Amino acid sequence: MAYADELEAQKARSTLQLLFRAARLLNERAIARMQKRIKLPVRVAHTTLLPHIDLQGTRLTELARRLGVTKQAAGQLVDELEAMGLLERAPDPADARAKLVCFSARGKKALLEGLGTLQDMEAELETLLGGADAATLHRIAAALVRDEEARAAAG
Amino acid sequence: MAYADELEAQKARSTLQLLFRAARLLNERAIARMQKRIKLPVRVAHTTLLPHIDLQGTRLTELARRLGVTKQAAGQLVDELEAMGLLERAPDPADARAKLVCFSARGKKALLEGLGTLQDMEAELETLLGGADAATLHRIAAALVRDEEARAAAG
DNA sequence: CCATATCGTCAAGCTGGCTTGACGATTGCC
DNA sequence: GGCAATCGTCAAGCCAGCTTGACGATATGG
Repeated sequence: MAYADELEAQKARSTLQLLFRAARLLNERAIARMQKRIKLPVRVAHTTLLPHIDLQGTRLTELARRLGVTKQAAGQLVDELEAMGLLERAPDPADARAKLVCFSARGKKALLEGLGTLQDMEAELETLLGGADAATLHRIAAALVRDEEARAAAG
Repeated sequence: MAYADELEAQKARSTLQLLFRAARLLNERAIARMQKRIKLPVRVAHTTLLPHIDLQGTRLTELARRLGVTKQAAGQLVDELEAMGLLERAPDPADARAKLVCFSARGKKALLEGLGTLQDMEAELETLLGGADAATLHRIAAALVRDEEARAAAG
């Protein structure tokens, strides 16, 4: 059974699989903690959307473009977050067709809380890994994101 | 606008967000490359299932337990992979009620191809990061997975 | 001033990935 | 031998997260 040995050997040593698994587990825990802290049914899709909203407000179409989905899909996410009171739609002074999606006061507060949760987890991360490894991880993750985005841009 | 500064500052420095983003981008690229290479519509759910299948075969109920889903859900994934010719159901000699889910010859080949893709990407990773960082990343990812699994086990 | 493009929304529908419920076949225990 | 428990399957349905299509309102360039 030549397959078996090779398979087992490869399973064990994949950095990528470990990385994927680690990220997934951490992400799930982060979401769970944020929900507990801000007491709102925030889902993964929402946390994907939020970082793309500029503090001065962002148009729905632009959000959709950044997320790589249709404007209807983005609109649905915004609807939900608006219903929770975290986002607001304001008329765009530069274009009466458009609206600016921006954070409500409560939304900003919740965002800070959420980021606080992330900070807590990062503090734990540093405790677990040690300062040197934590710094290295930050540097590596940034490098990977840069590389992937460069590939995406290059097509 | 006290919020704005704090928000911007925190956005930039989150290791976790970078890690999540890097993992997601890498994962998407890995899936795309595998599909291209083995020319089958393998999805994320499938790649989650496959590592849990022992080479000598695994019962459906056991697979479901390992995945943390119902046996029906696991059965559906197995159905799809069986339809692609990657898996087979064999009667379990130890229990006439049960069947052993195992890889077909083609499935083993495809699995090796898929793992080969991962290996290619890891080689690129090493080129990008350098040997020292790549090794550190592997070590860190393994530590994170261990930690998360320990937390999950502890409840 | 009109044609055309863009902004956001309404409506309907699809797909993946699950679930609950029920069932026949087979097992192992008393 | 009888009976509860377990194995896998069939059926139906739910929900998130999208999509396509159509539409009124507004903007813009010729």
